[in-house]
Amino acid sequence: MNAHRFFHCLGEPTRLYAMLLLHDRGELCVCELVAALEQSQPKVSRHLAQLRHCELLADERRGQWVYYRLHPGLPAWTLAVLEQAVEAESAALAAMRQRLGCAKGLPGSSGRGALACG
Amino acid sequence: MNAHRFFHCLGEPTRLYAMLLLHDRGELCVCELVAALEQSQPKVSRHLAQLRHCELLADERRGQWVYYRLHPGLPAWTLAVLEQAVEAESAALAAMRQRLGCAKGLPGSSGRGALACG
DNA sequence: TGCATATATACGGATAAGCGTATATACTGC
DNA sequence: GCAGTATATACGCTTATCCGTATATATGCA
Repeated sequence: MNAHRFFHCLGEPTRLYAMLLLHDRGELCVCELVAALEQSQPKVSRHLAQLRHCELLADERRGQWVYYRLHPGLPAWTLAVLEQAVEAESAALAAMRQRLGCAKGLPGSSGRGALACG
Repeated sequence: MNAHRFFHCLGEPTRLYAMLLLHDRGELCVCELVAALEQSQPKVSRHLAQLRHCELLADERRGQWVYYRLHPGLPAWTLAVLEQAVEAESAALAAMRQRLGCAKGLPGSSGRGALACG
C-alpha cells in the first residue's frame, strides 16, 4: 500500500466519508451508504468500486445486498490515518450517523434508533 | 482545514514527499527540494505553490533563496497523519535524505555529512 | 415467468490535474 | 548596468477525474 495512492483515494469527499462511515460502523450495504452520504446510487457505487479496486474496501454479497467493509489487509498506519480523519470530520460524521439511524426500509432496520427522526 | 482537501494535496507523490521532507528537516529551500525529489525545478515549484495556496506550507525569502516549511497553523491531526506517512514511506524518505546530504553547492552546505557520496 | 429492488457499469461530456518548455521575476556580486 | 543563480509563472497539450443519465446484471418473491 502506497501512501500517495492511499491519500489520493481519500482526497475525494464521497470516498473519504464512505471510508469513515465503514470505519465507524464495521460494515454497511450500498443503500445505507447512499442514504448516509446523500449522493446518487451510481456515484456511490462507482466510488466504492474504485476503493475496492485499490484494496481499501472488501465487499460481500448477501442476498440482494452487497456489504462493504474496510479491507482486512489494510496496514496499521492507514487505520491510524483514518482515525485522525474521524477527529477532523467529526461534525460531518455525526450528521451522516444520524441519517443512517433515520434510514428506513433498509435491510434489517425497523427504524434503528430512529426515534428522533422527522 | 478540510480533511479531503488535505488528503487531496498528499495524493500526488511530489507533494507528499515534499511535505515529508519538510516535516523531517524543518525547512528547506527550493533547490534542496529539487535535488532531494529528483524532479524538475518548475515541477517542484508549481507543487510547492499549490501547497502554499492551500496553507499547508509557508515560505520565506532569504536573499536569493526561498525557504519552505510546514505551515505553523496546521492542526494537530494533520501532523499526526504526516507521521503515519513517514512510517509508510520510510524507504523512499531515506533515499531522499541521502540525496539531501549529498547535495553540493547548496546554500550553507559544504557537503553536509556527504562523506559517503559518490 | 414476470416484476420489484439492489447494485454495477457504459457512455458522453465537462472540468481539473499534471507536465515540459519557455520565459518572467527577484536577488547577488561585479 | 550586467551576468549569473534561484524561483515562479504562462502556455499549450495530454490525460485523468468526476458526474448524470441510461442501462445492464443479480437477487427475491409472487
